[in-house]
Amino acid sequence: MTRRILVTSALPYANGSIHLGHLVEYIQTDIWVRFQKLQGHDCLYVCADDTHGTPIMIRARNEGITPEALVQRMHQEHQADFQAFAIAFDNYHSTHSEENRLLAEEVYRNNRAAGHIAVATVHQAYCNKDAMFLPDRFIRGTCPSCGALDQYGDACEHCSATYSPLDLKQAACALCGEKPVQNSSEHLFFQLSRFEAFLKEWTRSGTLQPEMANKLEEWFSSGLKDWDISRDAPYFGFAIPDMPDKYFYVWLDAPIGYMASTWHLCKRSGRDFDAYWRPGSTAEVYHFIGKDILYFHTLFWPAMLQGAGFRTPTAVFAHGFLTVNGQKMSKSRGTFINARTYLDFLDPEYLRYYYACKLTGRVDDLDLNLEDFILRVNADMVGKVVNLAARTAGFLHKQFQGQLSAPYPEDGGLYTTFVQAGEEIAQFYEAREYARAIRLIMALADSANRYIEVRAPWNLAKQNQWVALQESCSVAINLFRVLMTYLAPVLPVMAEKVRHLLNLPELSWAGRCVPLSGSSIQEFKHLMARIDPKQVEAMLAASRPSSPESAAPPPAAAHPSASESASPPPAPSSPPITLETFTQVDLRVARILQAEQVPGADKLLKLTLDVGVLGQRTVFAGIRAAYTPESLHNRLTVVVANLAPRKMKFGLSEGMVLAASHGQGADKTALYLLAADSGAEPGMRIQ
RNA sequence: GGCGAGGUAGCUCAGUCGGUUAGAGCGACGGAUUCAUAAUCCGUAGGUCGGGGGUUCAAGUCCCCCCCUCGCUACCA
Repeated sequence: MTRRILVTSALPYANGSIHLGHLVEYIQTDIWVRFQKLQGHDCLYVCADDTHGTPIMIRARNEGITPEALVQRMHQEHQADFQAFAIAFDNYHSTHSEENRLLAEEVYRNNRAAGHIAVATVHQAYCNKDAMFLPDRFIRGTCPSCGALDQYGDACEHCSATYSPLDLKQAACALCGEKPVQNSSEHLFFQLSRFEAFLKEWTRSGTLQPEMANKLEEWFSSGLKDWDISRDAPYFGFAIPDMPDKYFYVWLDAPIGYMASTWHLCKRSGRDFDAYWRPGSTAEVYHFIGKDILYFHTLFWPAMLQGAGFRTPTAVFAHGFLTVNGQKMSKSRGTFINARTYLDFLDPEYLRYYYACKLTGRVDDLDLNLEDFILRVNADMVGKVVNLAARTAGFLHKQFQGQLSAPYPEDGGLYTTFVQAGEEIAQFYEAREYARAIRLIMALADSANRYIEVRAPWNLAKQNQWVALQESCSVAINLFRVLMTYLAPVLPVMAEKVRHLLNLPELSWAGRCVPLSGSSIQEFKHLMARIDPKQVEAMLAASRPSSPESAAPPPAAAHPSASESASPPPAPSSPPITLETFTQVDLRVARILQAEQVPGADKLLKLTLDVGVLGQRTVFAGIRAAYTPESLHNRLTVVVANLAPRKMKFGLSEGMVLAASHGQGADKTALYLLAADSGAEPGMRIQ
């Protein structure tokens, strides 16, 4: 039976870039969706950018652009990142859209008409100069209990005290520095407590994982609080109908973005929106989320839907957080890795595979252990799986023009075993137990390698046993095809290459049941390269902040729009720096062991450097116009040893040699490499 | 401080209702092999299952206490 399924991932906030933590969720969801589609189900995957709120408004202001422009730009960036990681949304929309505005208004109006919305007066910090109410995070001051400077308005990071922004000493608006005053305003509240009975019922009806149900018990027992859903102007968001200068709080319209994206897709594809979101819908609706936003998705969201007369989700699946090398992602350790940075150095399918290896249906945190990552991907993907095809496809191509045996040969029941294992693997995918599915698949890969070992096609070739050779290789290719079908949700790009290799119109779960026979395959080409540990090191280096202070986001400038309009004129000299700053640059003496032309590059020379205690380095230097390779051999020069390695078209550059010139745009041949006086030894520090 | 998750071989993890000598993969080491991206195959070593107490004929598995790690949270979604 074909199921109609709608799946969402949480909407990424338009204020920041996608990083490896986000990707746990998108990869988890994408694998699940691809699995459902592979099964032949009618499954849609929708998402959108979450675009509203004060942080967006402020950031846009700081950049001197409109929030709309900022949101537009981030939308492009996010989409490019997702696409690169093969996250295949059926629709990627925005909460700043007409669909979302209409739906948000409908949800609000229906709830108001049903009496679920209350009005109350709240007292809040207000900045006269900026003419706006200040969220707690936008007030800085001295902690009233321990005296720590420059703390947020709600809590002290130093002594962990919590307080009201009004208690903060020397409180200042984070935007302009003015002292905030207290102002009152009317706010709208969604009366969550009216939904207690409904929510208790809903959360116990199989919609949640057990761990999450426990958490909800805690919230129920402490009592459900009403939810402030309005914000005062200025605010980037949707105006509340009939309420001048009031806007919907970003978290009200964010989940409605799931519906808006569905609607947007339906309009485009002739589907029926109501079949997904209105009462009577028989579709399955699933939200994949991180455990941090459980409150919104299991209390507010179903209550709002219920109150507005929409259907509620079938289930909410929460996952844990990502740690890197066992610790929270950290900018200074270089483990706060943006999706884009990862892509500069590594194949996205490595990450998809590794996450799949570790994902379960529970809410556990997931650790990206980079050493394990390298070993595991290389051993499993390249050593076990790809190798199956690599070691047998050649025989088929050389001896049989790529043709597989017909009929499918006797294999001692191996193929049947592989097909049958698919049922258990499917159950694991369905239950989001990817780690178990992968373990099973790898066990199959092991048995396929053993089969090849026993049949030893290389011996069959030597002994001119052509029939047996073709048969054993045909079996291996068929087993490989089944494995790749099982891995297709995780490795869509490689699966596509394999589909091409095998001359298949498609890979499908059901299609694995019948082995290929008599058809021919294409010539084997590399399907996946091994990870070089240097790529990972380079990625970490590139993720480290270049200066210590850039780790913390700087407070906004007072009048950004005025000061950041044009780039400054070229300065005659750089501003002064401290000795400390200078010594951050690790300059070393290096001996040029080898210098060579780089095929395809017209400005570069590839240098192999001896940097003494730091070992050998490969550096690509743009000095070809001024030097011949021979003239450089054995010379001493100066290298920046701790420059983040750079992946180039021609290979990885692990540093930079220093040369004098008139600067950019000057005569390229007037370029002079720095040298160290004779007697200097490679590896010596320059200071 | 509160809540949650967790501490099992060097690494990543399995261990069902407590039941014979605690498992897998990777890594290490030894051997075989050479078709394959030094991949593969066979084998070996390696664990007082965080610590202590208790229940039991029997505990990694149940109970209590403690230690440690991670995450969240700190009256707020």
